[in-house]
Amino acid sequence: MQAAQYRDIVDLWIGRLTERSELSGADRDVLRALPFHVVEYAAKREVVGIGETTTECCIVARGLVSRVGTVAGGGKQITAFYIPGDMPDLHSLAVPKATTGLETITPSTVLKVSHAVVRRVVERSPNLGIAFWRECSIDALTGAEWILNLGQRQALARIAHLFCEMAARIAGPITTDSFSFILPLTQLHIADAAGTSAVHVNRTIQELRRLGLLGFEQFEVQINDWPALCKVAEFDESYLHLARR
Amino acid sequence: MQAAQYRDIVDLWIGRLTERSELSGADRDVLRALPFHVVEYAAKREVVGIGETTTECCIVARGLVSRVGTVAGGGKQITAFYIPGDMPDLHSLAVPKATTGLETITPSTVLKVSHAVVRRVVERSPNLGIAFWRECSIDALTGAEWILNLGQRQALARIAHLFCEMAARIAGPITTDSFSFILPLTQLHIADAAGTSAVHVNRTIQELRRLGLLGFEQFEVQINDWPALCKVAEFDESYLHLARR
DNA sequence: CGAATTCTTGAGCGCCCTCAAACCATGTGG
DNA sequence: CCACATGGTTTGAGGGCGCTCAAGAATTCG
Repeated sequence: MQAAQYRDIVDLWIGRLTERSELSGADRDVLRALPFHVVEYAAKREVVGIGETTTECCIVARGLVSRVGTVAGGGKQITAFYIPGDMPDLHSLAVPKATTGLETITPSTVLKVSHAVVRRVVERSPNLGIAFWRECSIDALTGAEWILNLGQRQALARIAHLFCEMAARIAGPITTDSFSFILPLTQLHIADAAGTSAVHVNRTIQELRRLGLLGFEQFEVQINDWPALCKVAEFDESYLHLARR
Repeated sequence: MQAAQYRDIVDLWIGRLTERSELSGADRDVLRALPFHVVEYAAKREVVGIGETTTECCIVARGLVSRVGTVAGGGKQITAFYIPGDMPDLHSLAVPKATTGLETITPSTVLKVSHAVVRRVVERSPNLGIAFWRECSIDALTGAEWILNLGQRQALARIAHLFCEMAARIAGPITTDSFSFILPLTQLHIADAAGTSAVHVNRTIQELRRLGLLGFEQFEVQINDWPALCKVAEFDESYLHLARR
């Protein structure tokens, strides 16, 4: 299935790949012709459960998706966020058995492409193979930065860093000191990502506001002083490999 | 260069790949014929620095190597350990600009294979391409488990989890409740990996000993009660995808 | 409009940090 | 072979960051 209404999201996805990888016209045509099917999810739904063996890769078309792990006692850890154009489980092609879960945060639309199809694409175009591998690797490098964030920074810098990452990914190349963007996370989501309690997230965000760095209300992040925020967070976007030329 | 003295380590490496990926005889021959050069490092040496652009992939032949990140103020975070047979920066093929560093812990030998060569291999054998991609993905999934470990578990379980991971990777399939293995880490290394202070690592290891779970002296880990240790650590090795058949 | 989340604030406490010093093992050079 | 330096381990003491528990306010959703 290849509904015309999803052409835009496929183009968004291809555009995202193109930012990081040199794709030929033929490569792009192959991607545009890729068969997929569409699944709509409500908020807080499981897209891939831990332990599942998958046969398809996901492309986020709309909404916000998180990678999650759980711990005895009900603790939950978010290990990554995925926005439209991202492929959250591209690695499942090589490792079909999921050891991390995938959950929607907001109502989301996901395009699913079968592993068999992607595998065939990779066999025919090594260049696309490397492009996919690159996306996977950047996901892993982002994970390494999260480890650093959790292991070395305390709450203020840690949560600031989270906001910085999402700002850089969602709001694109940042050229002004103040700007705003929509981030549909609750403070509980931020707590699950930062490895802190929701209560402390609340107090920390108040502290960030008091410092004149940012505000966060109604799912809107208002960055007031980007350079100062980056300094507090020790944020350096190079690990995201956004590579806008 | 392809010194005969390194045939064993190349075979170890190929064996490791074979545990997780189905390789044909031809695939194995290609890998065995791969040109590489050898670099010897003393302990605590930088193998790849943050910000460097690399042209080669590493294979650990001997020793123990860590992936590291640093933070303003001198803090260091270890985000992964690599043992002989591992490829710590396979991802550098797709993302040559390093955003994480690579450092030896003990004196180590590293085989280096040029990106160009690996790329040619991948272009000729999509199956090997997927095998490499798989190794990369498992590295990323291990990273996700580390995020969970740092975000959700407190020191006792966190450090126990670290020991469990290294036990499963170094000591192979575990069939008895008690066993021992060599792990050439100082308590400071463990602190840098666990995101805690070295002082607290010391007290935590004492607590693990008091609980009868393990001992750690002269770089030898003595596991006394593997099932109980796994329970405390909430360790489930499936994320390592060791897949011994 | 009622129910369910989410946000906010307060209070008390505990895990883990920092600082500091002693102890121990290893290796090096005189 | 000892003196010394170096790096790692251990212990103590005090303090702070962030936790848990709890309850009320605000907001969203069915």
